[in-house]
Amino acid sequence: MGATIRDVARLAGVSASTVSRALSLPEMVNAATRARVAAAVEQLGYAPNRAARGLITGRTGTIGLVVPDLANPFFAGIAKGVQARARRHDVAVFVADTDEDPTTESGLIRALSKQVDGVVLCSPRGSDDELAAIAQDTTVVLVNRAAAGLPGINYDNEDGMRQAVAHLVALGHRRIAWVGGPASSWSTQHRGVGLRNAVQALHVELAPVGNFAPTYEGGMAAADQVVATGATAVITYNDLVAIGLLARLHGRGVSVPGDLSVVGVDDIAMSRMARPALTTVRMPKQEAGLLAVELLLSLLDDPEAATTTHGDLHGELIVRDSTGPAPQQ
Amino acid sequence: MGATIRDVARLAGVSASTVSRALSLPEMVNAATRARVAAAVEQLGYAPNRAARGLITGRTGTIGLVVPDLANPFFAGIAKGVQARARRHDVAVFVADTDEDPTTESGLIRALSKQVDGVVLCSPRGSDDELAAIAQDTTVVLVNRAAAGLPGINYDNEDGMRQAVAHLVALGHRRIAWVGGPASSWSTQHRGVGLRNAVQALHVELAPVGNFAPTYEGGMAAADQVVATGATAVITYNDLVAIGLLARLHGRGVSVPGDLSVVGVDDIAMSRMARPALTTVRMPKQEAGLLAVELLLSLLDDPEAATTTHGDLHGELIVRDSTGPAPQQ
DNA sequence: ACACAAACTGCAACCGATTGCAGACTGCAT
DNA sequence: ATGCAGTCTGCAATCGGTTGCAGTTTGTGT
Repeated sequence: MGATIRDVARLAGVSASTVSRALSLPEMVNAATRARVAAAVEQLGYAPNRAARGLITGRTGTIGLVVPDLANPFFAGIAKGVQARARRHDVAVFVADTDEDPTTESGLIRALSKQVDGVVLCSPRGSDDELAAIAQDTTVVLVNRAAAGLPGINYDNEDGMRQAVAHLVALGHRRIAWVGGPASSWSTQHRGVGLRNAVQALHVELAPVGNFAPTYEGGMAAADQVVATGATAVITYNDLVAIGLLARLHGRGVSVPGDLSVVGVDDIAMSRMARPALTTVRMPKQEAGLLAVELLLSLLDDPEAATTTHGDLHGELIVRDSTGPAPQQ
Repeated sequence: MGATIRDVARLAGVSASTVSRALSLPEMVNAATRARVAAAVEQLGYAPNRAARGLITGRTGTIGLVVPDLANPFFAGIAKGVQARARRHDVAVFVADTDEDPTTESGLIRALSKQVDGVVLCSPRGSDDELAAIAQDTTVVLVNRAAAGLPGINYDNEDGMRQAVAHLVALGHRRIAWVGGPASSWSTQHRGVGLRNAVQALHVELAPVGNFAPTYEGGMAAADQVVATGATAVITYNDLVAIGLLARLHGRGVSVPGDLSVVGVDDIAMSRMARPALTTVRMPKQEAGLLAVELLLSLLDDPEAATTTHGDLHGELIVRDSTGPAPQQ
């Protein structure tokens, strides 16, 4: 298809080596020659073939990104962040969507890891052992998942939950329901821990209603159980669940926030469009992607000297219309 | 990082050529040899480096996907479809997000086109000429955009609009407002044409209110103008706009569908969660991605013999709660 | 005019694969 | 034993780049 370095060399009347140097080590070649090369490059619309370069240098200028579901706005946000930062570093991104399937996941990661310099793994479902095995083969950065010793970017789930609880307590709530996500999920566990710590510190009650799918339907399914707890406020695993909950509560004639306050986690675009607009703990998604890329590239540059192997991101409570004063008993 | 074909060859006690053949043309090598090679491959966890293969065969087994915004659920859906089908064909996918910026777009496409076999361009903003130029360099499949002679997958926008109008007319509406998307957008233009044809055929009135950003904010901005038209129903460029409209109408005390019926286009996940749940013309997103990959791969296989160069996707009206009988005057 | 260093540029090998061609080996008929 | 076909396997060239090393210019001092 495109022109090769030899085409450029011929047109500029120099050798391929000179073209290569003119492009990557400009100060090493005579200004006049450099100009001729530049003209030839321009005229042919030449761009080096990264794959070929990768064979020599061992760096392809390509990273991989593995996400459970691109259609999930949370992951889409992270993907966008990864994208943006990678582009700035002139690095291309392979994206793979595992469809939330752990089997697909490990296969995809293996296949991907052969053709990229490193991989960003978003909320991987695989076991710690599997992840460790992958990290043997290639450089890995985890996002939203901590696993023994592997570098990663994580959200401070405990603190986010603390903020949510503090907000509700300030509004007078004394009994707070908790709708968990998938039991196996790393962040469900951490959010649960954060909640227990927070309610204990603030001397209020926690009423967990179990584990639900991290979806709109999951929220719909949880609604009745939440009402049954008698809690005046509820915190859900994520915004999708909260929005499903809102819908079912509306159907049941439960007023939000009049009868029940609702807090989600993530702050996806949909949340401010919900009715009532959802109070939620915003988890910075693009930032996670940006940081993951920075971390990965620095590890790639010099695995030893990397100043840090972990990033920590803080959630921020966004107060909207789904929370209000606890109803008078 | 990973083992090379020579490592495998050494371990199996054969030459690199034999390993290569054992993997790609198994019947050509002796069963016993093949078994030794297979064992060595297994032991080393070897996977061929696609980039190197690409240099020889001219096929890297990689395609590119360019979308305006990954965080937009419409494009995320298409990306998922592309993903899924590509994986089935054992093809990797580079994804690039242009952030809706035409300048970024052309640069990205150029860079991408050097390292992939072909590119899927989603709703590209570039001019027909720019697209034609790109198609010179690499194999291109357009999605949601027709440009002179280039292969593509498109939605039948005219028919979708016809369905929407027919539904509203059946409900007794006689004056329908139309909130357009970006003026430069190909699909805005086609939807406009479809609408004009439909209202003419059904003898009702169309009240266009201009062009708006294809976002929640765009819908908020359009609301007052829609009300001012005196129409009893409105069709919006897409669901995001419709949902923004819904929010502002709610704020204005306009009842939907009591006072005004609202129809969107796309059917993103958010639409069934809106209040009221949004009636919309569902545009199959994953299918578009699937078809685009099939088309691209067939063009790559044999540019001449490709049985078809275009795919057509039909929208389907999903009736929910945002449309109802026209109010009695 | 001559020697010598500095600044460029080209040659050739290499990265990890694939593939046409030719050589090696096997088995079988003569 | 010899010839011959058929099956496997290895050699070597190739893809598009990069880079160590050596050769060619050029300019400067004497």
